[in-house]
Amino acid sequence: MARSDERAGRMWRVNTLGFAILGLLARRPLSGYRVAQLMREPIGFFWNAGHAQIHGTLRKLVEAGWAEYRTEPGPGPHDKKLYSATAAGRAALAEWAASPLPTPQPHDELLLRVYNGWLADPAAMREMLTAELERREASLAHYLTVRAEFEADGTPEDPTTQRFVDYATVLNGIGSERYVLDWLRWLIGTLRD
Amino acid sequence: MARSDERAGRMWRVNTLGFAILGLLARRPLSGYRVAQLMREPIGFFWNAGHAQIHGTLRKLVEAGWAEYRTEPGPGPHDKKLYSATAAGRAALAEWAASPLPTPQPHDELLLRVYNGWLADPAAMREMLTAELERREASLAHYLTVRAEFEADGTPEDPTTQRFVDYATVLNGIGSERYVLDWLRWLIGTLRD
DNA sequence: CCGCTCATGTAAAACGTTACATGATTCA
DNA sequence: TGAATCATGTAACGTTTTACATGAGCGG
Repeated sequence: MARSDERAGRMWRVNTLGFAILGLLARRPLSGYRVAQLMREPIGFFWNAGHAQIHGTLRKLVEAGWAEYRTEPGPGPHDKKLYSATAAGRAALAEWAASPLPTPQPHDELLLRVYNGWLADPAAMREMLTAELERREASLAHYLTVRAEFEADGTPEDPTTQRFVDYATVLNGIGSERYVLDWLRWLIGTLRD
Repeated sequence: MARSDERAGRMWRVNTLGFAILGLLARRPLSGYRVAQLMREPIGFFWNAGHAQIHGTLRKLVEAGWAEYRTEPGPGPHDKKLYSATAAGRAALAEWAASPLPTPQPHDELLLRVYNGWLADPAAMREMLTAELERREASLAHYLTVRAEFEADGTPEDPTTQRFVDYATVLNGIGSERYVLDWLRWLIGTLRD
């Protein structure tokens, strides 16, 4: 699958961003602007895209028959478009979610900096790593708050609910920040003079 | 900085891939082919690129005066080129390594799958996650072997050596795989019927 | 002789970022 | 009245992937 409109001459092979957006539309109807906001805030930890890319991908999802929209008079020169996932879109998304993962192709600039850090001034390195430590401490604190809010209403247990998968991604965030923080503290410790 | 050849009309703003490659050349002279191999094997955990991209970036690094090469007769229709970093290239790399990190823009497909997993068949989801678990168990085992080899020769302690930064990236890999494995085991557990 | 490794390159297409462009409403 | 938020779009540029193209040397 991951293909749409078998009969048409030009087919768009739906990419990961397409599924990221479709995943938001499968939850509730959204304007392109709202999609861009959600790409920053709750989704931002594991995926992101700018509004220019989002508008284009929404258009392609509609062409593919996986999303549709209704127009509303909006502020500004253009009409507001409220997008939602079609039944075909939901089915494709469900199949994609459980399909085999491609081998990941990581791009982690922090590790690349450390790998070349033997050449750098240790004091400057310590400063950069301390800034990163603080950024991630704030990030962890945020995830812990969100987790507490979830658990106050009862720990989610049913993996076929939105609430559960949201909770699962927050737990991942906590684990991820915790291990990096430990590693950063150790690294900064080795840079003491 | 991160700019080169101030006088020329067109300047190439060196990108992260440029620094990734320069970091390899700063350690030892390499052919483009070898760079591509190293981008898979030791660097692959935190950065990667295909050979088409690498050859182009090497050319730009030379134009920028940050790398140079000497030609050797190679197999096949083209000469072999042995690239190395220039003094200017090393200086730029050292400065870049400790400069402030841009805010990361993550692209984690595993989390995106889980986020949409509430729509998917739990059994299919369990299968996908189990495959990922096995892939990462193998990866952890590999990092543990590498760490043992490092520590057999004495734990690296000087952060201005290549040996130390290599060791640091391996420790990061171990921590990273361990937390994901814990999280995956918990997640798969919630999908038992 | 077949396939693998070594070795470099080009071209086209797809993907992603940044800048430009417009304009109503709401809040200070 | 000025800034922020809501709202959509295009154009240019830069990055990344995929496919095409070539060919020597080595091991089975």
